[in-house]
Formats: sequence, C-alpha cells, structure tokens
Amino acid sequence: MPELHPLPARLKQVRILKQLTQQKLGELLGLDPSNASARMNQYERGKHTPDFDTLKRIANVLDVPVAYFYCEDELTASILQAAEALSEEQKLALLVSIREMVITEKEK
Amino acid sequence: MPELHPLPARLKQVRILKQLTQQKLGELLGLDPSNASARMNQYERGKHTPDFDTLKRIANVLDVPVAYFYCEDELTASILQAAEALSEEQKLALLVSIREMVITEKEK
DNA sequence: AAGGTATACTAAGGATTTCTTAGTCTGCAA
DNA sequence: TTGCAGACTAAGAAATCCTTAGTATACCTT
Repeated sequence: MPELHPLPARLKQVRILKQLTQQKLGELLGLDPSNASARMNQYERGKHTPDFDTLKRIANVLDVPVAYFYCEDELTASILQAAEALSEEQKLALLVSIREMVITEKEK
Repeated sequence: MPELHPLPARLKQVRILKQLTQQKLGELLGLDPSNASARMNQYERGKHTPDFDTLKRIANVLDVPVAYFYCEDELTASILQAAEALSEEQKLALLVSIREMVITEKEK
C-alpha cells in the first residue's frame, strides 16, 4: 500500500474555493512566475510534496493551518480549520469538552 | 526566517511519553534496524523530514493522527489528538459547536 | 472552422534532500 | 575505568524536487 497523501485533494478544494488559478496561487506564495504553475500543479496532482517552508506559505495564503493539509478525513480537517478562529481560552475549553465527550461515549 | 517545523518537538514528546528509544520506535515502524536510530534521530533533531509513508507509520505506532506533527501550537495538537477518539457523529456535533463559539466571540 | 487565450498539466535533467553507512559522544552503572 | 545503552553525526549514495520547455484541453471570438 502506497499510503495516499491528503494534501492534493485539500489543496485543490481550498484553491478552487478561493477562486485562484494554480499560477496565481503560486505567485501569491512568492514562487517564480515562470514555474509557479508547474510547481503548484505537481503539488496538487501529488507528483511532488512541498517542503515545510513552501507549505507554510501556501497555508498562509489560503488561510488554513498547515496541519489542515495532513488531515485524513474531511470532518477533522473542517474541525481544525474552524478551531483556528478560537482564542487560547476557547481552545482550552474545547479540549476539555472533547475529553468529556469521549468519556461519555465510553459509558454507553 | 526559516520557518520551524513542528515535527521534531512533537515526535520527541510522544516518543518519550510512550517510553520508546529512537532505535525501538524505528524498528516498530519497520525501518532497517541497522539505521533505525540514525533516521529517527535525524527526524527528531529536524535534520531531515520523513516522507508521507514513513510519517504515517510513525503516527500509527505512536497512536496520533498524522496532522498532529504539523500542528503549530500545543493546544491545537491536543485538540486534534483528543478528537481522534470521537465518532463521526460526535465530530459533526463538535464542528457545529466550534462554529457557534466563533460566532459568540464575535458578538462581544 | 480556425485561431487565440487561459488554465491545467507533463517529461526530463539539474539541483537539492534524504537514506545508509560507519562510526563518535554522553551518561551511568558495575 | 570499563562497558553499555542511547543519542547523535559526517559524508557519500540514492531518491526526490525544482526548473525548463514545452503539450493538452476547454472555451471564446472572428
């Protein structure tokens, strides 16, 4: 099994949502305009994987956390993205409530 | 700025928590025992970054989601790890409640 | 229909990074 | 002080990514 990387699908989805072309997105990251399209296409088709620095810039431009591109299920990806907007305090409260949910489920 | 990769710190933390040596963890992933220690050390010191397949096997052995290694703050990493134990239904409920939290915060 | 344009996509080689090998270094216990 | 476990590293071999130079596809416009 060659384990499928979640990045290509997530990248495409968010890029389309933000109405950017592969070329334009690449330029916004600061890639050389002469190869921005080629590189972004390679990432989006899963041909190659960006290094962390590039990944971070992609995440910044698309306004999602870096970890978003590594979420293996859709729902977890959405949770992560939504949680980004929370304050530290709210995140802590969230963590506590998730742990309660887990305990509650076990008791069933 | 060379953007710091979150993986080294997270990897070390979970490995220690599970009381594994770099060598032993590498072997559990299926790395060649003759270089398991060297490779795990390189990942943990941030000298090199594992490819997705290796990352996935590390995540499996340590029982955390792959995205955990890409979370840039501690709290978000914990949220992600905790959320793993939830059912699809519970995740959906969680997503809804996060979105409510965001709206509530805005109203202040 | 033909030509133009925008976007997506790709092969191939040079550039860069990782993996393997063969160790050294550090701390601690006998 | 010797031995051992665990952490760590340099350097070359091997693998992967980046750059170049395009082709492919869909959709307009004339």
